Amino acid sequence: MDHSKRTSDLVEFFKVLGEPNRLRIVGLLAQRAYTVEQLGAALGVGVSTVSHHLTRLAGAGLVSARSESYYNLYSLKTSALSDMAKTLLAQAQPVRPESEQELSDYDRKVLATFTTSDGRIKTFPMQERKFRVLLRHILPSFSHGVRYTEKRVNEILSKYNDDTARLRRWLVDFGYMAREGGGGKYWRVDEREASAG
Amino acid sequence: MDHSKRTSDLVEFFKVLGEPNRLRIVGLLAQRAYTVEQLGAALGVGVSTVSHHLTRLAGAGLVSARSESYYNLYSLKTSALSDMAKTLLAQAQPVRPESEQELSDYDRKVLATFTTSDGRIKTFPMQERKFRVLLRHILPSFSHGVRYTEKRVNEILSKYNDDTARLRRWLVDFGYMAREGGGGKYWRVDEREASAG
DNA sequence: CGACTATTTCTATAAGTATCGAAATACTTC
DNA sequence: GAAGTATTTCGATACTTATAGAAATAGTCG
Repeated sequence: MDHSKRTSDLVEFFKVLGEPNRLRIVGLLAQRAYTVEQLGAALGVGVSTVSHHLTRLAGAGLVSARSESYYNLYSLKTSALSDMAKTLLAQAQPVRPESEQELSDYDRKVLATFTTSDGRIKTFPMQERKFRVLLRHILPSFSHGVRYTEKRVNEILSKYNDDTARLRRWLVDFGYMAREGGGGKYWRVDEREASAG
Repeated sequence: MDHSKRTSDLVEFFKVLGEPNRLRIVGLLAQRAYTVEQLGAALGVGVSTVSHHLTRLAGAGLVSARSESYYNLYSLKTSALSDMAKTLLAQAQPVRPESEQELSDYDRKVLATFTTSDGRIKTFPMQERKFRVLLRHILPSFSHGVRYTEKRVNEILSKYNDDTARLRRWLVDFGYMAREGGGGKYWRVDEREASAG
């Protein structure tokens, strides 16, 4: 079973459920199968409207129909709902900052040595190359084009190590962040400039 | 934490996510915080449009904002997504037929004695009163106003007991279902008529 | 306080769609 | 095959809303 979906499918799924009568239909079909006329009576709308809604629900894979004598009996495909729940839960776990995915073996090894499992920095390596790995590990917590107050910078850095003052100065010294003379504002420096520093 | 929601809140939640650019915003904010201008550049739309979308996302409890120097930094409230996932999973389990909720202590005791935990009928009681409890236990599987073929009736009854032929005749004899003379079609009888039978 | 910046609010427009009633279709029954 | 039933499709209308641009607001910096 594949829980991944194209973005357009996701949009369609939400759009289909984002209409009061369709959501009521889903609620009714969760209990038992209904005919089009029964649904119309329950909702207080015409059968053509119900038919329209059922078409959209079926298009999103939320309902299925079977024929029974005169009638078409519609029922809920509960698997569609549970699949979507799993997709939502996956989204709910924020992507681990850019790192992780594209890290070299070397970087991964350095991080394993000098950080805890939750990403905090245990000790600072002496070698500059390893040191920069740690600084780049921190960097994704800052957005490009945003001017941070010193207070806010410290708040963010405190997630990684208690010595926020030294971390802050190092980020500037190694060219990853810049500091404004007067106002005490900081911002993230463009990648190329930083690696040149 | 309360995972229940009013229906109108649910509709709003889905409606908010059922728009391509808003869903893209959620995807971006799942990775890090963004300013309004950054989002506008990423999506290729004007800032006023982004602001509008963020207002709706915030209204559904999906994003929060904090002020930083010039900027408002928006971030995703992942708890909203996981709460919704739980709500969806709850819906995915079909409600146990009308029973359960409104059963008398007597009915519950009878069902406990003569049915298995998954609702199948183990043996048939001799007393008519208890017997009717079992038949009413089956009844919610049939919709009002629908004419079922005998084949379909047997399919449904087979969920409760292998002796579908006897079950089917009993339902008719006790006045819960009616049978058409010629075509062999069955339908559920109105409650009041049935209890009079 | 005055200059400047990001964001929000306002206004108007265009696109999408929920709804109904009528006509067309599909299927059952006799 | 003809009559009857449920459902779908079609056509028209009303309502919602995504969008951009301009004006108003809120905040920062010097």
